[in-house]
Amino acid sequence: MGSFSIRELTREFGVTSRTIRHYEDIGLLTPERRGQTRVYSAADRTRLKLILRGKRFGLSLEESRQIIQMYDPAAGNRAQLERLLARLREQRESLLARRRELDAMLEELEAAETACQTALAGQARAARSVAGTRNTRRNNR
Amino acid sequence: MGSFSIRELTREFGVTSRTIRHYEDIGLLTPERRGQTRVYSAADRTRLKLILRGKRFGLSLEESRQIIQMYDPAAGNRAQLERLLARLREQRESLLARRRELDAMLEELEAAETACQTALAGQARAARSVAGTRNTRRNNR
DNA sequence: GTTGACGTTGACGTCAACGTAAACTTGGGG
DNA sequence: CCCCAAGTTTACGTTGACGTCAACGTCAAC
Repeated sequence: MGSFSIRELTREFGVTSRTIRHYEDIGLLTPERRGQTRVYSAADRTRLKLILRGKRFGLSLEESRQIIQMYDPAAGNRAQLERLLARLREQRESLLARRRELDAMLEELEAAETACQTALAGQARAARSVAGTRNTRRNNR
Repeated sequence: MGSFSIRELTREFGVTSRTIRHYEDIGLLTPERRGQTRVYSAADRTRLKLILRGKRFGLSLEESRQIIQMYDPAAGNRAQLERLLARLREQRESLLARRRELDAMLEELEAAETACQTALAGQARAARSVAGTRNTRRNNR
């Protein structure tokens, strides 16, 4: 219940076992072994989730490694904690920047969408007036 | 003023000329030529910006190609417009999903941040009470 | 007229992130 | 007891996204 086979994880996250083993090869996951078969803990599962989410945001595996280490830290000494805190704030800033960009994209998409709709409406009018090939030009941007 | 050299674009966006030419190789950019040197229009510049922004979100160049085509379409016929509209909405949905994920990451980061801060505060207390190596265990997650 | 800075075209190299194939082991069901 | 599905290791292959290098054109400046 707190542990998973490799196959379970592949099914849950839609990745191949090769991928998961690859993450182990480069030290992103370190499952236990029962005999020689891998046994993944809930923490491993969480790590995997973080990695894959990172990928969806264009993070490299190395970048994800950084983030994972931040969640891990086994609370070291004061200096370590403060470095960690600083990195957390950096990460938050960069995430916020991404969020702003994402919102910009969303606005552009919506603009394109309404432009598209008005174009359709224009075509409808054109069709009613049986005008020939009228070039509804609306080139902003 | 409405046109740019390759070097200008590299400087503006912090990419190499190789990168820009690569985008041309795979048909993402199609600058004019003055003689044999490339001349980029404002539209080319916008495309490049879209591509690079896409990358920051983990889009492949092929995925960016899709998006670019949506901004381009020279407003075809009705059917084309409606397909475009549908794709725009899909894109918007996927962007919204990403936004939700991003917000989730932000929340987790902030949680980690406060956890980190309380850990620091705990260390401060421990230091005052001159207690030895007390293992401030706070393992949630 | 040569020196830079900038441009070009191939062509090959590299690096991350896996895919794929082969050959082997292992635990439980018929 | 034997099979087989799911696991393993080892090792080479592939793909995307460029980097790097050589060899050369062009043009303004000194």
